Amino acid sequence: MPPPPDPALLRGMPLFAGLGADALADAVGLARPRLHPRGTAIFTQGEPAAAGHALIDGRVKIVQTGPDGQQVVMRFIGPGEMFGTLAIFTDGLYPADAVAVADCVELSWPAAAMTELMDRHPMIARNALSIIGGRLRELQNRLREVATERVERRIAHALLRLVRQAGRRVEAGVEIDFPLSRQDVAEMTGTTLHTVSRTLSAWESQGIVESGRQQVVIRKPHALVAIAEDLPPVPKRE
Amino acid sequence: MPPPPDPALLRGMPLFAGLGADALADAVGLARPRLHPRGTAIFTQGEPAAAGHALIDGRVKIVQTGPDGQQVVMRFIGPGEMFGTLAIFTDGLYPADAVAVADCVELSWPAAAMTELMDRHPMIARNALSIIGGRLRELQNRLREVATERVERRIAHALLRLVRQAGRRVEAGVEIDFPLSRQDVAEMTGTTLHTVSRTLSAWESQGIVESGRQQVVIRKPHALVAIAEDLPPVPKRE
DNA sequence: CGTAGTCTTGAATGACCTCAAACGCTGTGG
DNA sequence: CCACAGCGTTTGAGGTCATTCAAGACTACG
Repeated sequence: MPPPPDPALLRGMPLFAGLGADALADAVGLARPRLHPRGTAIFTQGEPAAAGHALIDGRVKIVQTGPDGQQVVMRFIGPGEMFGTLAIFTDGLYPADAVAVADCVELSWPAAAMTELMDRHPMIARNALSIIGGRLRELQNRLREVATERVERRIAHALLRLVRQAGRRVEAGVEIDFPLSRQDVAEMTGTTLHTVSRTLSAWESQGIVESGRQQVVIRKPHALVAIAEDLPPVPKRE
Repeated sequence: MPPPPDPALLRGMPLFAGLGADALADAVGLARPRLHPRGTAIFTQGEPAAAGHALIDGRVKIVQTGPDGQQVVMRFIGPGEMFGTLAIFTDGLYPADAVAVADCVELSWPAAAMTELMDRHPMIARNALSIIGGRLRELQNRLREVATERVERRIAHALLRLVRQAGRRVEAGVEIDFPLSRQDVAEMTGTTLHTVSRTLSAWESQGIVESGRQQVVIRKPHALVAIAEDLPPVPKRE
């Protein structure tokens, strides 16, 4: 029996924003903490959604697999974010895999507890709606990108999104703060790892990024933005 | 001042499912009915989201426009469906255009009324969560399709989705029950109207569809499914 | 030190886009 | 009633971006 989690963990989570101390205690009381070593699955596509989840520490990759085995990375989850919660309110099956790409600590709430919480504290439902709304919007943007933009721009957009979500300042620029392979980027942008590799190589030779094995550092974010927005590269005067 | 709408209009709307008569009356009392002739905009991308909407009759196209003017059709809304409601809970700006593709009757609720309703009747919030969850899932599927499948399969999937949502049985097969141009299909699938036209022509010569000006009839839905699922076409014995 | 996973790079093919032109409905106004 | 304009559609030809196929190099780890 793990020790009861600290209510302070929920502070700062968008899902529980604006709640009083009593409500937070209520929520934390129903939560179950769990550890997931890097590389393990937290839940699997098609499995019944027994619980909603929130990440305390680590990084989780949400991956959908198509009928023919094609994989698409739906998003990466960072500390403080909820995931796998929506399935409770739809058909009750997880629509994707959740894989720990770093050692993870998570809280989970059994489905019944989650719906109860939302009934007792409507603010939680509203927060959930807002979070999901944001994700829906992001997904719409990605759909538009994949549907209308060239590969290079899509990769630029994907990296910028990751920088915003998981960027960490280092001497050389901004580093994406978890292991990220070319394959991952390819599955985020609807292309192949070959094309991603070529693109990153080209950028590397232009000094825009530095990248190695499962690791990417952006040296010139503005240049990446220029590519993403399809601006002329390095517009000198005139 | 239009006459107060009939509470019966809300019956059968997923957003108000499971509510008592009093709650329905409450909701209907705050709603404002409106008419939108075919071709007019109901709201516009970037405009403040003053209200949430529900369609009574007609058909609405939700279109997102990118920075360079590229358009993507996010979805079609049919009678009974809500739309443009999520913006209230996120940044307060509509993320896309809503255009009446047929003469429309809609109800709308001012933003404040919508949040009030959800607080008074948590069931509405839960319903909204479920609806949005379904849309998020659909969007994930489309993203996967656009990212991994060839154009022909994507078009097949798009048509099948439209059939499910707006199919009407006719002598020749199943008709998509509103004006739908090649351009629309192209913007749903991330391709060009030229490719859509070629594809439909090919299918027409195989007797799978019949299509004309802004109109599509599917004669052999199973053949379309076979294309969508990438099965061998018409697998005879063996 | 071998093995497996990640990454790089080259060459060839092809799916789809772009460019271009023409056709046929539909509705309008003379 | 007919002529015409506008829009949606069809179809061809050429070009290209990105995939596919293929081979090899690098790195981490047991």
